[in-house]
Amino acid sequence: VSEAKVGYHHGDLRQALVRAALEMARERGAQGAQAVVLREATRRAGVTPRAAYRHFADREALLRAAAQVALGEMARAIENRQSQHPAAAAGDPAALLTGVGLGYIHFALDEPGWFDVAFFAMADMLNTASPPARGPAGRSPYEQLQDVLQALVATGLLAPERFADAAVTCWSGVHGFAALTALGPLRELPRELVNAQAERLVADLVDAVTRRSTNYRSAK
Amino acid sequence: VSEAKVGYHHGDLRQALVRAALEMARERGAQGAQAVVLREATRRAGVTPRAAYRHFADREALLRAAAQVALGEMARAIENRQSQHPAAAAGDPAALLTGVGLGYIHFALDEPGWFDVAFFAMADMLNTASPPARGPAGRSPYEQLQDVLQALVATGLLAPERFADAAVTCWSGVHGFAALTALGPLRELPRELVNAQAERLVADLVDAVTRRSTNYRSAK
DNA sequence: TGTACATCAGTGAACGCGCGTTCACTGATGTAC
DNA sequence: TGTACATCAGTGAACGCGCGTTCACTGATGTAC
Repeated sequence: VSEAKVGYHHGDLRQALVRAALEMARERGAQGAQAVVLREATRRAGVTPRAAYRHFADREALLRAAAQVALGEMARAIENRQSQHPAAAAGDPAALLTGVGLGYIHFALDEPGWFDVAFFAMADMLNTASPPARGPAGRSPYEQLQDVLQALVATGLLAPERFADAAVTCWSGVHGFAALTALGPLRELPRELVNAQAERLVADLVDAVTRRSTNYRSAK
Repeated sequence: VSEAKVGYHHGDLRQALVRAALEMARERGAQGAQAVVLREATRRAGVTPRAAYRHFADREALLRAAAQVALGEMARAIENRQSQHPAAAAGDPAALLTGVGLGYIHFALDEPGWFDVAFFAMADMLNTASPPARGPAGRSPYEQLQDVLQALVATGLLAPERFADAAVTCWSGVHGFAALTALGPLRELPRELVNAQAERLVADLVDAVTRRSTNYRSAK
């Protein structure tokens, strides 16, 4: 029960519905995207179910709108983490990559429902020339990853031909860890343990990406 | 519509329901565990909805039973892949680890619905002293991973104190890749490309686990 | 070998639920003259 | 400045659906004597 409309006209019902959807996803984190229920969103907005169809073609359209907002929040979380780490803030590419990974993971741990919902927007994030969901700095999470990998290439820590593989390895690693610990079989593990393992996992990934590349460069 | 009962008594309704649940998950792979519908399982078994409650407390109990079978199938897929690779069959630990990773990933790609369902049994697989879902060789997927990591320790390729980290890194990596490509935003990628990237990802993981350890051993 | 009877595995019908979606509509808003 | 009217955003009631789950029951099975 977030907000009720004032008069007959709501003002910005569309945004109110998206906000209600995110509320539901957050509250019922373990349920993930299933928690987003169109009728309940209208209830929370203080409006008739039918009213939602003035702004969204169907339930899926509402879910996708919420997913884009959630993905933008993830981008913001990544930026925050990067700016909090001195070396990353100073522009060190390895530290920036660590920030992307830990930002991704901790967003999932802090907001498992949003993480699951954001998953729906990741497909759009990829192929389009202009992904719709970005953070304050105007970059989507995938662009943030690409940016830091690009920086690693520029500083010679990553071989250019390893760029695509590095992106897959990093994304897979942090996504898998996030899925296992935030929503999956490891979700009951004590948070401290998970935090420590997250640090080591990301360190492993950074090492794998940079060191392998060094070998490549010295061997060829 | 798999099998109809013969007479009044079914014979083995419990197993028939589990089989029907797995059928549904397989057919509607993208829907994952949601595809498992109790009423429909009874319909497929040629039986009244009420009959299911003679064998399962509720829908979740049916789902969990199906999940254990699916997890056992994953263990079998991993064994198959290991036995097909000469070096792995010969007992080479690194090749065995590659087999675990690629077996995990390809099970997800081949049977996305079962993969999603099996996820529910992974929690049981972990903590219990005797996980209920195993493959023909009597090992659960997680035990298979532990076995090969143990072999790596035995041959000196993995430092003992890195055992737990290695397990997390490997599981996260393959699980994330599987989730992204089998059910997630990368699910539309051409299968050939995915296969090639899977090979490289798993190679990266094996390297990360073994090489890091070598450094540890030589540096300390 | 035959019958009585307890046990077990299913029947058949119904329940309440909440969902997504559609109907023809009405109240509020703002623009044209 | 005031009124007519088109436009837009919502109403209110209803639909069909399929779900999980529960009721008191009945048909088949197998064991005891």
